[in-house]
Amino acid sequence: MPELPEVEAVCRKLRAEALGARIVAVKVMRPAVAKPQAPELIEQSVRGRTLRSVDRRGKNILLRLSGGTVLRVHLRMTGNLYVVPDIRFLPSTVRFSMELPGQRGIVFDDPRALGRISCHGPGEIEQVLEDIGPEPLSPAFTSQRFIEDARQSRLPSKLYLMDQRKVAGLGNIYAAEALFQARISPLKAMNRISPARLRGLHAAIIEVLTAAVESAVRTYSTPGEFSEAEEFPVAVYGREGEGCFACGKPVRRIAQGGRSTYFCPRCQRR
DNA sequence: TCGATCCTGTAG
DNA sequence: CTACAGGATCGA
Repeated sequence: MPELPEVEAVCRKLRAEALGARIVAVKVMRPAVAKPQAPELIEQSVRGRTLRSVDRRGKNILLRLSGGTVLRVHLRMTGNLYVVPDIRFLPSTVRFSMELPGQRGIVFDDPRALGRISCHGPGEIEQVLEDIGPEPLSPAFTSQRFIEDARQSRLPSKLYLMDQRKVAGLGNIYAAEALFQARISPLKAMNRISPARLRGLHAAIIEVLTAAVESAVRTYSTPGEFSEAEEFPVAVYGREGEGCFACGKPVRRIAQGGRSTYFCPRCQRR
C-alpha cells in the first residue's frame, strides 16, 4: 500500500536487481489491470526489450525499455512490484509478470487488483503525466511555489495535499502526518492558511517524506511485505482515540473525500 | 465537487 | 454480518 516513499523503495530495489535485464516473456493474468489497453498490446511491446532504467514520478513507476517504450506501473492501494527468483512459482495475486533470463521474473503483485499498468511509445509518457504536480523531494518544490499554488485553492488542506495535481506522491498517511507536524487542521481551506504556516507545512512535507523514504528503503530491503506503518514513527495516522504525543488529547478520525483523516483536535485547530 | 465504483482481504 | 483499507477515475 504505497505512497511516494514506498514507491521510491520499490524503484530502488528494482534498479539494484533487474537493471539491464532482458524481458524474454510477458504475461497479463488479469486484463483489467491493463485497461483500457489490450493485454496483447502490452505483451507485444514489452517482450524482447531490455530494462534500461527505472524512474518514479509521484506514485507512478516508469520502466524505460530499449527502443523507447515505457511501461508505467501504478500500485494504487495494494500493489507491489518485485523480482522473484523463479517465475514458475507465483502467488495467485500476481496480475502481471515479465520473465527474465534464468527463470527470474519481475512481477506485479496486487491482491485487490486496483493497480494499473500501461504501455507508452517514446515521447508519449510526458503527456500521461503532465497533470501531476511538483515532486516534493526535488528542487522544483520550493516554498515560494507551494505558497503561491496554495493561495489558488479553497480545498481543505488534507484534500489538497492528496490531490496529485497539486503535489506528487502524498497519500492518506503522509498527508495527515505532515499536517500534524505543521499543526494545521485538515479541514482548513488552503487559501486561508497564513504564509508562515504554509512555509511550515512545506518543510513538514519534505521532512516527513524524507524520513519515510529512509524507513521504507530500510524495511523494504529485507524480504517480505510492506510494514512501514510499524517502522515509520506515525504521530496520528491510525491512532484514533489514543493520546496525542504532543498534548495528550485523543486523536480524532473524520471522513474527508471518502477517506479517513486522523488529527489532533487541539494541536491542529482551524 | 461528491458519491459510486473498481477488487479482495481482514478486523471487529 | 459490516466497516474499512497507504488510490484514482468516472458519471451525475
